[in-house]
Amino acid sequence: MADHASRRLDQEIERDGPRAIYLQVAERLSADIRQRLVPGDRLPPESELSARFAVNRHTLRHAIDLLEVQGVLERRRGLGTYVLDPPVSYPLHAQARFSDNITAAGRTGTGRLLAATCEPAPAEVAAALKLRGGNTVWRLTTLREIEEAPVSIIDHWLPLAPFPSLAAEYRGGSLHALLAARFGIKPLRRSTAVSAALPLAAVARQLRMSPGHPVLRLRTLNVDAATGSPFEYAVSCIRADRLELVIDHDEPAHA
Amino acid sequence: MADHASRRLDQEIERDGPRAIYLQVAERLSADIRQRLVPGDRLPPESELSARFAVNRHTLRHAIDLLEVQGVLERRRGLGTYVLDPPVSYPLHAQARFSDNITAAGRTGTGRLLAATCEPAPAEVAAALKLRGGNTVWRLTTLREIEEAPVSIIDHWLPLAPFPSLAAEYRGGSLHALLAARFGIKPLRRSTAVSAALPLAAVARQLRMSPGHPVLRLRTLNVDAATGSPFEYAVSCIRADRLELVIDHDEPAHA
DNA sequence: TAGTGGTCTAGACCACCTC
DNA sequence: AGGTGGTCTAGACCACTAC
Repeated sequence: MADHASRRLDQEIERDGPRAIYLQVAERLSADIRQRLVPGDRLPPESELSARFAVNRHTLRHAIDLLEVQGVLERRRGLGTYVLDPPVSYPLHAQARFSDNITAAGRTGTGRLLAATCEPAPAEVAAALKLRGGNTVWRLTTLREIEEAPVSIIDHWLPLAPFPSLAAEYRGGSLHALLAARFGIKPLRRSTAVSAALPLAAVARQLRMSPGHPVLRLRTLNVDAATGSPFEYAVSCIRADRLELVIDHDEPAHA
Repeated sequence: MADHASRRLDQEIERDGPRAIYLQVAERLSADIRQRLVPGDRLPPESELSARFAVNRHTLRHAIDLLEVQGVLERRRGLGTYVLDPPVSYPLHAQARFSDNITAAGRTGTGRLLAATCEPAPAEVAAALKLRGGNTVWRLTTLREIEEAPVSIIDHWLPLAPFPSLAAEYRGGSLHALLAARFGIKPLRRSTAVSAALPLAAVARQLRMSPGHPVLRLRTLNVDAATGSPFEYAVSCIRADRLELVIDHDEPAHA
């Protein structure tokens, strides 16, 4: 119920208080964004904001750093700082499929192939796929976007033998849909490990993230429902500010 | 296979290259830590490191910021900067229980009660627990540690009626074990939402994190296996640098 | 060219911990 | 008291985008 005058007082920054200035600025910015701005809006430039708060530009940048890591803002060099959409829910159950998830949320999702190569399987991949040492595997790198905004970049590792023509056939869209239609696979997510990680510089660039900001890192093992044998090991880097994972736990059959 | 001379060359920092100095410093520090240090070791002070790399202390700090967010290092004001343990795996299946998970990993885990109050249920809690409006619920705040290091802080929300004496009986340890022993509940994790978030200042302090660093935020709904009705809604803030979530997907019964 | 964010340096002072 | 990390300021220059 703050009137004009008292709200201004609330907004005063305490320079000798125990709370760091950049934290106070971050809170005020956060409140201002919630109250006055909508996703897509551009923030005033750093020079203007630092003048408005009467702090140094570095201090203001420190405050914006927090909101950027939090997924509230996105900086675009040369352009400005923009308010982001809230994260999209991403159900992570055994049959989860990216395209279906996004469509269900009423958004437009795309999957694009960035690279397809044959490489010797790294130890982690060989172990997960239960390969003998020295095996060569497919490595497909895909980029996924929601409404033009990149949300994840995924390395898919698949054994060569069952999918000899994979690179020739897959161009984009749902990889699992192709595997189902063309190779008769019934994909089933077996296990997922979630951690926070710093993306490689190249990955960060493709996700249009500032360097140094963490992503959710998912390591997923997919098996064929028919045979139970693993057919894909995937390492995903997900912008945690754009996607929220949702896990629905099914009670195991034996319980 | 780098000998002394060539390794030194590898380590040179390119001041006019396209890669930012702080990123190069972060990579060199990261490699040095992997090769020469073990968890618990202390890094040289910032003044010494900035001199060694011939960069400004602010630039060095920027590099350390990255490793801190990544969970490689932990800064302790007045003490120094220390190498952290790698994250502990935390299985997130329907029957997952913190204490069992940690014990299984060969670590010592503790749970401590920070606060127990009765509060009106926030909308999110009331909806999850399927309460009528205006209901008062238990709010238990617990802190969990592994080997003396705080890893998560959890707000547990429970309805009052089934657990009239809860606050009097629970002091620490496994909350779910108490609910099972004392109230006959068979806890079952129903759904979990995972997102990245910035912790409140108070939470960050209790987790001994630097302000501005993100945590994994889990919102969990637990039901009683016997009746299927929800008995607990929990909001966890987890140090993503200390715990890694692992999800084993059980095939649903109908598949 | 003008405006935006990104980086680096420099120096000062503070808060916290140990002794 | 001395050493550590934490914060703030100041000014400079660069990289990218749009026009």
